[in-house]
Amino acid sequence: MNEHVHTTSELTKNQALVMGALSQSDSPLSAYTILDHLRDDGFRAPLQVYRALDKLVEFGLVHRLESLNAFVACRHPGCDAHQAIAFMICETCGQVNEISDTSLAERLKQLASKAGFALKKSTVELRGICSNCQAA
Amino acid sequence: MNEHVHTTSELTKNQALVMGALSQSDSPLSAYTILDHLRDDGFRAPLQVYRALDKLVEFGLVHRLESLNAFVACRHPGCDAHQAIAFMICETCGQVNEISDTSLAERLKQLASKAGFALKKSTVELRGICSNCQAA
DNA sequence: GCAATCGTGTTATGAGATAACGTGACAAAC
DNA sequence: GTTTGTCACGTTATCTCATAACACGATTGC
Repeated sequence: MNEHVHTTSELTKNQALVMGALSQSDSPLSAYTILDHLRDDGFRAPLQVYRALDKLVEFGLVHRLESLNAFVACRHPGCDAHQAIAFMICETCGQVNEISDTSLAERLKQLASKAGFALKKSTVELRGICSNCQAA
Repeated sequence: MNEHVHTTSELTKNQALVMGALSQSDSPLSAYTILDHLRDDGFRAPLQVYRALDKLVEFGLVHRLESLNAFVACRHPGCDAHQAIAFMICETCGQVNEISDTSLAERLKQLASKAGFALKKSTVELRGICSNCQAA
């Protein structure tokens, strides 16, 4: 499997179905919600969803939101920079915004190295109200 | 209830018990693990733990780790600055380090305000291997 | 007294995630 | 061309995490 060339055509059937469900939604979905969406497509058990999700996350096509126990499709269509650093999650409308901020990433690396900590993965999730929902 | 003066003496019995269990542990505990620790003290149901945890988190005495679904006692004995910004979680030994970094906090605020996002709460959790475990 | 509030206890249930087992497809090795 | 390994898939059962719904008792303020 190549590094970065994960187009839809390379996905297995189940992975493509899960990816499709996530892509169509404009807010995060839980594994069980995805399962419900895919019952007509033959999905029967949570594990079918979780296995597909595991791969999609591994490919960088999907992100897991820890604070929601839910998943979103990566919003970088060009698919070049999958490394989303942070997420802004609106508690009103549920929409999620991906942020790729270099200085934030740098600061996290600094903090880790200062502590002699071998950083593997960072989770940054900001909760609040998006500008749209504040206006409304 | 005052702002910042949450000493052990102000806690209810259940809150104090849960706080004690967390304080004694040097790594995060799940609600159900806490429950098991407190069975001898009369705890019977998860809800007793969760209710105490809710309050302790509200008081700032306990932090919830989203990526672990677990809880840790705040490591600031003086209890003055409860606002832990970030956590470094060792995947080998399970220990958790609290970080209060001003520049990180500032950057998060900047990012939010730049997007017109009303920030309520930020979750920053770094996963990796702590210096101790790397040495071993 | 009486209402309001709050912590508490109990049972049942909902939601998230994985273990353990077996099957079939496919490609590399021999 | 059969054997071996790998990988996606399907199914059942089970485990962990979290909350809904209801009832009781103590405390406070009026």
